Amino acid sequence: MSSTDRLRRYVVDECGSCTDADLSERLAELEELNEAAGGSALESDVELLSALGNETRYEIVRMLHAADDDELCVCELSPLLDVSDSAISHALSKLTDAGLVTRRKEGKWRMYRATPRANAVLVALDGSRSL
Amino acid sequence: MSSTDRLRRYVVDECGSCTDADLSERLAELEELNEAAGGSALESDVELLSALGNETRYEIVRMLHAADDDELCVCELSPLLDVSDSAISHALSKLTDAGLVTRRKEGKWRMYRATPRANAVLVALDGSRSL
DNA sequence: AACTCATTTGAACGATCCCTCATACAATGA
DNA sequence: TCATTGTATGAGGGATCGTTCAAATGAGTT
Repeated sequence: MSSTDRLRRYVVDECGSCTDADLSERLAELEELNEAAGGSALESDVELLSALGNETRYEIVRMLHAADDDELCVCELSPLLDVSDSAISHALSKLTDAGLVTRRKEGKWRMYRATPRANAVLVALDGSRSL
Repeated sequence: MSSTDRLRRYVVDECGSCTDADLSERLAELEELNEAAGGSALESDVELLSALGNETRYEIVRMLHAADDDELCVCELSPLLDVSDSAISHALSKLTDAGLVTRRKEGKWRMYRATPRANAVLVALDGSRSL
């Protein structure tokens, strides 16, 4: 059976009497929805979201965000996170790839800062919590 | 060695001459950042983000969002996603748990709709892409 | 009640994740 | 240059994920 058989039955259910034209129309509408979805930067958005969707990484970005445009170095993050420095470094690396933090060398210290995008997403999350 | 030894050296590096009081102060500031981080709904935010941080689930929410306050049933999502119905159902279940979609029974069909929070997050993501 | 259909649920399993440990690298200082 | 310090990188392993398949559920139909 075609993958649209069930959809046809649904369209019929919905509008009472329906033709193949109605089915095609609905399918076309759905394709549009799907393009609206994929049209954005699907891959990089998913990368960003999954980077944030981990407790260690989320806490790091939250701290950098709370530092309000100040940088922090690994040595400042470390005392408050109960994972190894290595884990923090891995986390920061993934966050950098996802465009959520930036990195700067300062002597032997590495300074990290939340990107504008990271800040925007966190602000939106906070604002949406009450919806 | 104490976990704050490195932080002490950093604080000294930063301000030239530093006392233990300066170290304690910095530690206290960092604790505050950390509380600002954990203070929000850390766990549920991470759940939301990791739910969205998967291509199948992200596409589903995008489609529901693009449907603009209209509901879609599984039979409408299915033709455009190349995973099994079972996978779609698992995905919808996780999205429901995360507070990103709501579910309604309509005869033998199940209708899904993006929550206000889901819509807000997607809008924010779109808006932040150019930052 | 038996049948069909839409969807859900649970088991199973390969793929991926996230951590730790060991090691490497880069910068500073002796 | 050798040692030390801060961080990064890679391997390894246990846990979790995401999918499919098989079977169950619940609603409508006959």
